[in-house]
Amino acid sequence: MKSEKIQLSRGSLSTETGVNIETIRYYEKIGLMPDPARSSGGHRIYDQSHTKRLSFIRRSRELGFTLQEIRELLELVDGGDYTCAEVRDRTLYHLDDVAQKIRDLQKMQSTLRSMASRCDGGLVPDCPIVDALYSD
Amino acid sequence: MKSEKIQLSRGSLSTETGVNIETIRYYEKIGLMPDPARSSGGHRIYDQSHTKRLSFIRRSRELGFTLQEIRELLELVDGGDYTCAEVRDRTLYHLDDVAQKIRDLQKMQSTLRSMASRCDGGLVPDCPIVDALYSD
DNA sequence: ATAGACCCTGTAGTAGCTACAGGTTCAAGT
DNA sequence: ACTTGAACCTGTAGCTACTACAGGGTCTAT
Repeated sequence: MKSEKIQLSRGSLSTETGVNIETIRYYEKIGLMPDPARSSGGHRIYDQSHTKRLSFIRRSRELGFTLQEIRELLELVDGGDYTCAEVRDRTLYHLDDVAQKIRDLQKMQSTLRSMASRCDGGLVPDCPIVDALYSD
Repeated sequence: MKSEKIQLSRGSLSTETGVNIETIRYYEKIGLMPDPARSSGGHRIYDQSHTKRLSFIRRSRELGFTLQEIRELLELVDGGDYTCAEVRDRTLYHLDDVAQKIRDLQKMQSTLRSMASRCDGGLVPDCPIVDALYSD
């Protein structure tokens, strides 16, 4: 029996990941996605590993990471020859960033929740959302 | 005694908020920040309300919200004449988005944590971070 | 009053996509 | 095998969200 590898066109990869079809080509061009296999006629052929990687990039972008930051995270995967200490430093740095993002989103969440619940009373609430992410 | 209103130049506002000085002008141009008061010589004069609003915009951008989404959140503040039901709908919509962002960041966090802890053992870990934000 | 830091405007450049044009390949149906 | 239309190819131009620069005016501390 032969192994059944899933093969995807660029269009299918776009549909599966929700990433615009042209953006896939862009990520390839800037080296964020690897050069894929090609059919005899030159069409790109993707597999499950591309789906995972591209989904990660997409969601990371939606979480406010820059392409440079995503590149750094992916380098931890791609096995650049870092020492353990380097991997650890990079990882801890990104952990701080992630933790701060979570805290800020939780602040925003609690503000939005209180707006929604006050609105249940039938009154348009006096909205303090700009205070959510502000503290000195 | 006179009321001591804090007055800020564009440069000071930039320093206080961490937003690039030119970006402030850009946000004013596209209507995300209000037209500020001006000195007799034409210099912009900001106060604490601008600091708060701009900090909110900055942090929201870092959390992956588009300017359009931020505009919508700010409209909840700026008292567009929405009905309570409209405010509620918009608020709940944004709450869903925020909750999903928090979930994804927590997944990323736990992946990064496990990488860091495995690294404590002195080995460069086999890094599964792309799996963090991937599930089907 | 003056020097230098800071601000003004308009405009051009960058990052990160997104769309389009003009042509080729693929695959489903005959 | 042949057709035909959807999907793919490349290069390039346009868009969002900034960021930098040039040439000039304003502010403030001496």
